[in-house]
Amino acid sequence: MPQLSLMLNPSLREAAGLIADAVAKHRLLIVLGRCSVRYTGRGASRLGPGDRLVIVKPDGAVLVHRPRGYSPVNWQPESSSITAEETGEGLLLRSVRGRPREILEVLFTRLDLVLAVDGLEDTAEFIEYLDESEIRDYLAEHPEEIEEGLHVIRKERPIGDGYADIVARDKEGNYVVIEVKRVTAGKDAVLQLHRYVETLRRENPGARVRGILVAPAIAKDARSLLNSLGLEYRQIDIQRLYRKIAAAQARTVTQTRSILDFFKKTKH
Amino acid sequence: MPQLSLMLNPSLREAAGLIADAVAKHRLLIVLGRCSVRYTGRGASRLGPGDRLVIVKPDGAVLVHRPRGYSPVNWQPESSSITAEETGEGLLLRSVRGRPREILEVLFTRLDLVLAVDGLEDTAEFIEYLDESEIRDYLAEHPEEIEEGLHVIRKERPIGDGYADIVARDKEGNYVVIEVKRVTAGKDAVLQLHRYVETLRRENPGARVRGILVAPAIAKDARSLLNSLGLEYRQIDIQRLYRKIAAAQARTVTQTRSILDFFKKTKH
DNA sequence: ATTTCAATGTCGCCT
DNA sequence: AGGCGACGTTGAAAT
Repeated sequence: MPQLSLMLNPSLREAAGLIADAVAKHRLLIVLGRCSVRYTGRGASRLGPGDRLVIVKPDGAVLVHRPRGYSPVNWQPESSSITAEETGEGLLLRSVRGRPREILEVLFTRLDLVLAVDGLEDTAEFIEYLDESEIRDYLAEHPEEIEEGLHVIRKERPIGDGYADIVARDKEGNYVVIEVKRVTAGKDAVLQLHRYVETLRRENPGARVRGILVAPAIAKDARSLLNSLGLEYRQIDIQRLYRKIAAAQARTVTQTRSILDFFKKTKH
Repeated sequence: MPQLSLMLNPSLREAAGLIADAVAKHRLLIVLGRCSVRYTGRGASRLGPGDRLVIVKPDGAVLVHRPRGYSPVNWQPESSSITAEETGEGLLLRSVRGRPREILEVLFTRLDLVLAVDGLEDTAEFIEYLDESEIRDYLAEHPEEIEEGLHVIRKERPIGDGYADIVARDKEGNYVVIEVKRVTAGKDAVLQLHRYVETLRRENPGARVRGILVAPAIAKDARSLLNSLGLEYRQIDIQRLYRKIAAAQARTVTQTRSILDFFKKTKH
């Protein structure tokens, strides 16, 4: 059970000790109050006074959240070293990151709530499904989903200084480079595929090398770029594919992360 | 001044009302407790029981933070619709996003702290410096930073299906395409520049077209790729450039966002 | 609404 | 530590 140290509407002076102690002892620190923020490092920013929620995690990550929006207005990643001290202008929380050198400063002028938490336990494994590697692996096992007669040579093949998702040969013996996307493909994906095709052509003079972009959709301009580069596009239905992947994994009983289990309609 | 409604170590039943009320009335809600998380939408994930910090913002953004790390383990962007209700298994916080259709569910089994906050005021403007457009604009005004004798024709020129940062002529009348990066340049940047150069060559048969990549650093493989494509690289010192930009803006008194002011050694 | 590109992107994997 | 590509990328600007 977590242990909480809580202060409501404390003065800056009253809370200074708790805040400094919390960051020094790597507790989770939550502060709600009025503050200004200043950041400098890879970029730089300033934010005038306002009511914000500031979180300092045990690993040194710092988040400054405004009342709206998904993303923090300012932040510091884990392993930044943090200090807190009272100054003439307010209570200054200062986070310094080594490499790259970055400094985040939060100056509090009013505190509504200060909370320090100890003894948090969170060891559960985070399980993600439906990422690109799952599609890629399934398509490598079932290349007929892309085209009849494909024979996979290998997947994640180093080509030049990148990796082609799948390299295969078609029924006529031509090389086929396959690039898989789980979201709408843009020009980036087309150029990536083009690069791999060109490299394979250089490595195999005389051989015909095809390039197939596999994605649920393709942007209009990306489509014309793809055409002009002589590449091909195969649309796939991600949802349909996932049902197949789930079924395939269900047959592999030893699978640790059973996707079928996830799709069960259990109430949590 | 914000108004706080706070409960410490409440039972699920005790807190259900406050939580449901807070999300319904678009208060800022902060919950610390033990929970499981389930997400499905573009992707899918599951997370078993653990102690976490859950934040629901007035605009419907939801964040689930584990004790470590900068990024939330699960989240929902603003404008998701949120409900909370007690079930047989625990207190279920449910957030639904419309397009794309995504559902985030947090099932609490123990509550350490529940806090609802009203009346937050945060109207300050967030001011950012040092983004790429500032460098590009400055270099377009001061091309001598790249090379003596450059004459800028235009910036952000549409080329093919992208935009060249700067197009200029050198003192010998050759076209020069300039690609600016504020971080280490990779292969992408090299290929992007190469495509613009190629396009300009096609548009101007017979003309010599140079390509210069301007960045604080370049990746090793990107460098050899650049060389093999006959392109050029100019290193720039971002920090030094920013001091110049600041000085230039200082002379423009009407500038709203004075970067010089930011660099002043004021204590916040 | 779609597409494109930058981002203090972050994160994980691999060399 | 550097390079590379995916990400539930997010976010903003332009079309």
